[in-house]
Amino acid sequence: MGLRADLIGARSHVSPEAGSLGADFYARAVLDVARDLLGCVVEHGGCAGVIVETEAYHESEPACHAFVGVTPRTRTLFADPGTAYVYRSYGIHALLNAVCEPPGVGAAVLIRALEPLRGVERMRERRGGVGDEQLCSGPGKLTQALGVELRHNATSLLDGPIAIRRRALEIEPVAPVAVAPRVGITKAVDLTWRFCLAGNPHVSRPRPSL
DNA sequence: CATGGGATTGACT
DNA sequence: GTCAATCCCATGC
Repeated sequence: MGLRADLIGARSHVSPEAGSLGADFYARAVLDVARDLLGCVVEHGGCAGVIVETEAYHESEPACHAFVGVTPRTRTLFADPGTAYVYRSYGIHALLNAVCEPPGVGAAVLIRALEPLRGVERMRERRGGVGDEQLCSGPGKLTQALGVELRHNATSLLDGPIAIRRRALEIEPVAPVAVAPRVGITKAVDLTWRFCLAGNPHVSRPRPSL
């Protein structure tokens, strides 16, 4: 069976996800969580996609919002593991992160791209008729496609409106993981804390070389 | 209270 | 390749 190329729509009736990820999953080192979130499914309001790109951020490095400590903006980053950190970027886009590491440690995984899985028609409506490979190929695009907004900041990914689930074992992705520097930052640019499913067409630009 | 800078995107040269 | 849009908030006076 074609498990790789024809995910869109074809598996809508297969119930492809196992249970929601627990707090213990997110409480680990943020780099491990970023890597392990690849292949998991993000769902909101009937729309869902497979995570194909992530980045890790940690309070110990200056590209992370939590580097400055606890402020009204960064408070969520220090909350319980498995909390959604949603913030506005460049005045326009809402970016979705999963808070990681033990409570009190400011760290999160930025969800940067999805392979659309369910609710694709609704995503197309929200995204204004772009091609299916552009529906969720960026952190601002995927929140627009899923209808994730700033009001979801600080909600739980364990039992809240946004869910992240593991997929069933038989359809776990087998693609190798590409590791690269993070996108769009000006500090700590040398850290290779970006993770992508290599060769997946829904990864954002710039595509990491294999 | 004023200012400046983004974990981006899409339109345009 | 360049660039503007547009909002939240950190910082400094």
